[in-house]
Amino acid sequence: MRPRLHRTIETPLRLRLRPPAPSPPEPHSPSHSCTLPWISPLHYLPPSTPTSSPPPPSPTSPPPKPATRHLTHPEAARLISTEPDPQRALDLFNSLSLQPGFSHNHATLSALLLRLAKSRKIHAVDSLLSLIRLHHPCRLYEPPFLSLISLLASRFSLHEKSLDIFLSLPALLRHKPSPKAVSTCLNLLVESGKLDLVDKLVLHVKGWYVSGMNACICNILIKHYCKVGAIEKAFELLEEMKQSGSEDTKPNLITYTTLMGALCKEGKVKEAFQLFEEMIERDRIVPDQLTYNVLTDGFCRQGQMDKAVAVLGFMRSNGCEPNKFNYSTLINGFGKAGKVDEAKNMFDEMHRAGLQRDAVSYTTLVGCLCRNGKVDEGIELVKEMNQRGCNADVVTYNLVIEGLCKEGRVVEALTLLERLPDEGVKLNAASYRIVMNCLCREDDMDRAFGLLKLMLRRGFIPHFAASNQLLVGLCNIGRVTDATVALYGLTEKGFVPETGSWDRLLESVCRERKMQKCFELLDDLAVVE
DNA sequence: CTAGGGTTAG
Repeated sequence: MRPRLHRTIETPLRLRLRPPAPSPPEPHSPSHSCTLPWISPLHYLPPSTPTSSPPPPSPTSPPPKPATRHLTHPEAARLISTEPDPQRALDLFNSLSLQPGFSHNHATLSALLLRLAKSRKIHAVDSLLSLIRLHHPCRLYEPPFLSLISLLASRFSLHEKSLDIFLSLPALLRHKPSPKAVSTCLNLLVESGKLDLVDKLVLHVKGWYVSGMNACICNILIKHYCKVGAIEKAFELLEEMKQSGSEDTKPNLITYTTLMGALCKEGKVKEAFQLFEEMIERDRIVPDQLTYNVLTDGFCRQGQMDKAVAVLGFMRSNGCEPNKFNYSTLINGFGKAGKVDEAKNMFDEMHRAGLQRDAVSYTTLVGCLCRNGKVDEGIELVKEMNQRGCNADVVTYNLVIEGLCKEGRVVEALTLLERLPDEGVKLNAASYRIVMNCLCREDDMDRAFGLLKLMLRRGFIPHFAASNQLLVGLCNIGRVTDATVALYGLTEKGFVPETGSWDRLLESVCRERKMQKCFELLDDLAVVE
């Protein structure tokens, strides 16, 4: 009855299987030695998990039948890819093999691969690929594999197994992957910060493209080096690109913009500007709005607002009209510098320049107002943007909520949290955490506990530190029952308290002579550790 | 979802 602490266990993805299908059919045509053999679902069964009582396959029960006996390959492929259940897609694939004279080709194989990948049945995909390698002489094409890699990537991140699949491509395609395929894969790894896997891929890529990679691949690598703080390596690669004879390895605008951005983030605007000039004078590359924006942002970060504004004039005189990004960057810069009036001016100038002010530019100004003690003005602006059809979203409201908290208007912030979801605004964990952190900072445990209940009801949990603070804070004011309620609510969502919070909690419970409760807690502690 | 920019939280 009482809640228990437990850890979530990652269950491995695997194809869930129906009881075994009838045993492989008698080879109807032994001469078709090169067709893919019947894929028994058993291939995917982990060794130790046979279903306890599989209905004995009656010899008369046929495998699932396709709608017609003589499906063409495109029809079959369409059926496989539109089948909602991956297991049924596999069954269908298998039963197709039984059609007299039918052998799978690249279309049906690709369809099944993609169908399995869509359900993240990565091990099934892997097994199928091994089978293809072993038995299937037909040639496969790259585009399905590209989709495959993207499908296996969950939320833009790629794990090692998917990379291995990618690396096995040359064997299946009988040629090296296209630069586009490499870029897709590399970028997924770089974006998700899988450093070791990036290295692994790069090693292979160097073997594939001995003569040099194209600019796109290099640019992704440069981005990677910049991200991990190895700017020197990024510049080494720039040098290599400059020296390469091939036209499509030459550094381009993206190469320079990436490097300039990295320099600016390190506070080296001056060097970024030198690089900018070098790009124009040496390589005759014409900057665009984005390149200018990187520079503008660089100056803003250094608080050099005069120079940031100057960039705007400079680009205009070079025939490059500023866009909403350029203005938003400046508004943001003024906001960070505490120059509210200048930010407002920029916002108006943007309008005069004939540019639509979108939700982001509004939000930037809202943030500027809220961070500089003008929450009420910020709230007015939110009303205005909503009226103009640029609906304020979580980001906007989080800024308002943050502003309210900073001014000690937590109650209003709480009201927004309570009300906004009903008005169609999808709040996120940050929305609640901003307020929770504020309440913990102010040691307002009563409201913090109330907020916790709201959060848990809506499926959010506070930041780790705040959770611990809340538990200890409740103990400190003698609300031991609430503390245990909070603890159980939090642990149910996977939270494991700091040992310090445990100590404090146990101490309080013991002091209140609730020995039974105390034992229960100790029991849970034992489960965790 | 082949490469570069502006808003929030931790």
